[in-house]
Amino acid sequence: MNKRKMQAKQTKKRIIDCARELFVENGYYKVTVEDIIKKANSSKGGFYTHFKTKEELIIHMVPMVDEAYAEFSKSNKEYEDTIDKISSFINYVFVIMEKDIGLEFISAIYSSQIRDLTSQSFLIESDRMFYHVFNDLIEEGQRKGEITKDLSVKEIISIITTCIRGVIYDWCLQKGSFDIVSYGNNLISMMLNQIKLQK
Amino acid sequence: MNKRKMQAKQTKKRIIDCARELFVENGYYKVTVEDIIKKANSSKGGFYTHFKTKEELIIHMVPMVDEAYAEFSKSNKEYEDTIDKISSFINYVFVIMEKDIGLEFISAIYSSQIRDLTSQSFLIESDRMFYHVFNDLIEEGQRKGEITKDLSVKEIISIITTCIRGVIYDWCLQKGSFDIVSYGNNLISMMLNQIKLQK
DNA sequence: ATTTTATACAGACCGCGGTCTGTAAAATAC
DNA sequence: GTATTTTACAGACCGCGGTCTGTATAAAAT
Repeated sequence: MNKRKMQAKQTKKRIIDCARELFVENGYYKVTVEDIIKKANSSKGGFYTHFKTKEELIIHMVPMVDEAYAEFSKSNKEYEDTIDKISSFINYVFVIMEKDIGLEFISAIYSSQIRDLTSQSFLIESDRMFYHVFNDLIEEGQRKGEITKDLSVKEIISIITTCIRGVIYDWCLQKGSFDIVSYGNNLISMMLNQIKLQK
Repeated sequence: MNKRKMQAKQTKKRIIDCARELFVENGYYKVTVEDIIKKANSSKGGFYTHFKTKEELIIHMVPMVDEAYAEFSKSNKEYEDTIDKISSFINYVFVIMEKDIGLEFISAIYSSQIRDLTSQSFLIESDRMFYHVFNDLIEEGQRKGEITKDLSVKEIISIITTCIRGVIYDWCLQKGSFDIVSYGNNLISMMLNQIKLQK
């Protein structure tokens, strides 16, 4: 990596860091791109070489989530039963939403992801880790005869993610007025009942 | 109603009608407020006395949905079983989404509803008819012993609406690349299995 | 070493959503 | 009938997200 690219990388990092501080302090929509570049000693040109839109910045606000998922799934040995493992993982997802990301960021993310037909759907992409974790768990469950084989792994994953997104969307819609963790766990456990096999 | 208010009402209607035409023709985000007021022979001032934001216009694009719901629920006599009635109603909701409202409008609506913490949540309000229909059906189901009493009517309604919104949100996220009607029906029927009682 | 090309960035500029101020005419007060 | 208040609307204006053009300097080519 040469001098040019190193400096560019630093600038990008500086912008992200400054943006994070400002967002946390004032909220996403109150912070302007102007504010960010001023704080980061950059310019419009600089900003838009690194980011296509202001919204793209949000993605970089939550870079650790994937790692957190991976980490958690590795250490998710508390339960023997696969369904319990899945529940525990999903519980963790909701906890992250509430504690680490927070209502405002999630709202901004979920809103921007569907704004129009051209909006980049990083949510789908970023679900890769998500998918991996689920994929492994569900395959395991089917192998051990704890999860129905009437549905394919893919089908089960998409049903679960749809429900999770439904819970998160509702949480945003109601402005966080209910406990996402307990509500989410309840709803998901009902869904999981439908794919669970009795031993 | 006096002359003043009649004219105001006409202006508002003219704006809504022109907006609808332009939206259908070019898509919500390509149409500017300027375009709308020009076509409607109005002005910025006129527009913003009738609507708080451009997004508020979207609400008026789908004014018939509530009526359609009410209408449908009245004539929803095809099935004896309450669960079947509920399924049939929810199927109808998805059909309306796909056929009458369409992906782009729904995306814009769902996006705008959670943009920030101040955004007006007409989705919740407009669910009133929705709630009424469900309320009656679920009460009926519990009375007839077809639906569990382990959960309150309110709890059941919120679970179902969360799932419906999850399906719709996912449909927007995937840019309509799956059949919302059949996918939605499947997912909802799984959920309904959990509240159904065997006779 | 010199020329050519590429790129990170600066900053003027634009378009559009939304605000603010002014005004004509209708409604109301007297 | 005259004076006062209200309001639907007009249109100039503003702020912010995003684009476009220009430039200095590093990298590549010769």
